[in-house]
Amino acid sequence: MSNLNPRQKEAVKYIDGPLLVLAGAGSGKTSVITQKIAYLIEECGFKAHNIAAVTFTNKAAREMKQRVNSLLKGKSTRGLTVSTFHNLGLNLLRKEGHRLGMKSNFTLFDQHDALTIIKEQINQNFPNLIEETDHIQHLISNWKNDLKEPEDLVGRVETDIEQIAAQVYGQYNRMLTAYNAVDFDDLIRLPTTLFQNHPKCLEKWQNRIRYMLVDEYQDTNTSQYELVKMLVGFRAQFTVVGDDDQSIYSWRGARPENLVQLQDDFPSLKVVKLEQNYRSTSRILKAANTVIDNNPHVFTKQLWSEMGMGDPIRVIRCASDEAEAEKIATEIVHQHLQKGIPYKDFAVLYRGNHQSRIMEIKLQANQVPYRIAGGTSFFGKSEIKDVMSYLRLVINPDDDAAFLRIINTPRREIGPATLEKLNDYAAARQCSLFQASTEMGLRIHLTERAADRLVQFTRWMEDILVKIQRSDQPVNIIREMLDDIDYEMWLRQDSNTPNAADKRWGNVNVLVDGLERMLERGNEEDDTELAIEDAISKLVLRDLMERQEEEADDNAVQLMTLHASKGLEFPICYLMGLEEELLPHRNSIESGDIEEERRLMYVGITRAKKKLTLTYAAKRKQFGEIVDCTHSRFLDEMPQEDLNWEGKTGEITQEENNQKATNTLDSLKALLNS
DNA sequence: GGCGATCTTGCGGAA
DNA sequence: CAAGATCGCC
Repeated sequence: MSNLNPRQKEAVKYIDGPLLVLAGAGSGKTSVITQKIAYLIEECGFKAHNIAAVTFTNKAAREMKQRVNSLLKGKSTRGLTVSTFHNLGLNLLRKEGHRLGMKSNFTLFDQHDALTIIKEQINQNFPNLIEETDHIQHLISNWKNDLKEPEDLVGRVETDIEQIAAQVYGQYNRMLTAYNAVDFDDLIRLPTTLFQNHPKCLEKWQNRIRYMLVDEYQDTNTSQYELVKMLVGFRAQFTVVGDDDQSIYSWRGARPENLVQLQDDFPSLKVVKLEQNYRSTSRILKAANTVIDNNPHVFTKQLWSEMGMGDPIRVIRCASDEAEAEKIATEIVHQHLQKGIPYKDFAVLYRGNHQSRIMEIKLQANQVPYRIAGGTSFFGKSEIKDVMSYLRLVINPDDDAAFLRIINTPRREIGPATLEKLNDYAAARQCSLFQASTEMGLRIHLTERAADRLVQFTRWMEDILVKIQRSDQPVNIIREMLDDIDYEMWLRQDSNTPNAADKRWGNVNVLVDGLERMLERGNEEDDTELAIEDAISKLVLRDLMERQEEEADDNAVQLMTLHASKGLEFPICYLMGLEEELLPHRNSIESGDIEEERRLMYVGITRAKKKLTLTYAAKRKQFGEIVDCTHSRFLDEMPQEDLNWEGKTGEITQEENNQKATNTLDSLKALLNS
């Protein structure tokens, strides 16, 4: 603990009651949490299995686990729980879900699956509102996060659309139950319901978890806070760490007010502030402080550091989005070649996932290794979605979303007309599509050909199911299954080039190999064998793939969204696309909610240790059209004496001339096309 | 009734 | 620029 400052030590040593640590960016909060876990075990007589630390991302959980292990080298950390909220919820439901009448092999729907069944629901009952599907899904998610049940809402909501959404909500939950599935929000919501209805069960878990630590507390939503409150119980032995200036998840229900709420709920709450920053230069911190000063504050704090003044912050105007990516890529190459700075010291941060594409192209062109962290890119790939659906069907044949995705992939000549009839039949019989496919009564509604093809599929699938249960090498059966359907062949036919096909088949193998390794490793928390359904659920939670990335540990430039960058740090940081409508995002400008965007800017700035470069483009291609952009207001909010603007004076550069030429060409083409 | 080609629509962030 | 919707063809 010798490397901690007095405030940090205080936070580690205080175990007499509830503690809130207000930790500014880079103030060593992870050190505090990990040291505290070590302290609890070594000095306070806590058993590792009586401690639980909860974070929001798999990455944070993994890092925390690693650091605790190295602090306690030799000593056993067996049974120590370090996990994400969602993973914790998943484990709780697997173990205790039967008390809510859940089957233990339930599957986990991602938001796309959820959208599919909500859409179907709306299509049937409110076809004129099909445009509102996204909106309704969002409302339902928010209600779940607020622990509101459909019954609480009927007649108590304001607008017509909310009224309908409340109805859809009830039906949606019934459908999830029918499919033996839960969604992400349920992973938190259902454990709270469980504990409410089964106090004995709650008591058991309260006795198991004697001390609780929560990271990024400002990101908790109502259901997460409720779960924490239940688990800590009257003993209230816990530490939460948070920073209201880094609250960037209100759109998924996060309530930074939970920081204040804590004082009301636990009057004995002790508060410790960490304001010394160990990450960035003074200039970077000054910029961050100045920007965030434009937001109102409940808790005031002023970050400072002893890392020296550092270089001025550069602001670069680029002619276009392409020029911007090009500029960043070439700068990275030069710094790497001239100063020998390793690629992994660089990070490029952006507001939206779609911005990564252009950056990727430019990095590829310059042969710069890069890695896109987090994001949904891997799981968004169609081959991964397909295989995931096969996997889900294997553990739970009633998973209609998975069924629909792969019933005709690869081609089985089962099309929309057949599926519609199948769906009608299943709805009437109140059973899953898979179940319906096996029933004789279905045959009178279908042509013989179609019925046979469905039966052939279910027979085949049931065969796989049996084999999986019997085998002690389930992954081999999975490989056999993919072989049966000639999935590799299908990918080759479906891909444009052999090269792309290789890559896609490679992705599939990464997934399957990962699953295999995960099963071999078993459950790290309690050393029990990991069931295949757990492993597959954890795949949906992205846990496994990120682990895989971590193990690669290559020397690559880091690309990620600002959201994904929270909690990380990089010596040299580029923030790109600093334009009005992008950051702050258009939707936030329209809704007048600029403060969260400002916090996002704050998070971005405070990722940088030594050098910070901010770029924006004068013109940007959007929806295939080139639009003019103005630089972000947040750039004007920064301390101008610490900024170096490049290319702000609007002389037309060579690049812009080129851009103009292509513009004219584009409009000519457009004219010709019309 | 299913398939493949063509048109069209629409980018926020994540477990 | 990709996924989804639509359309004509087999």
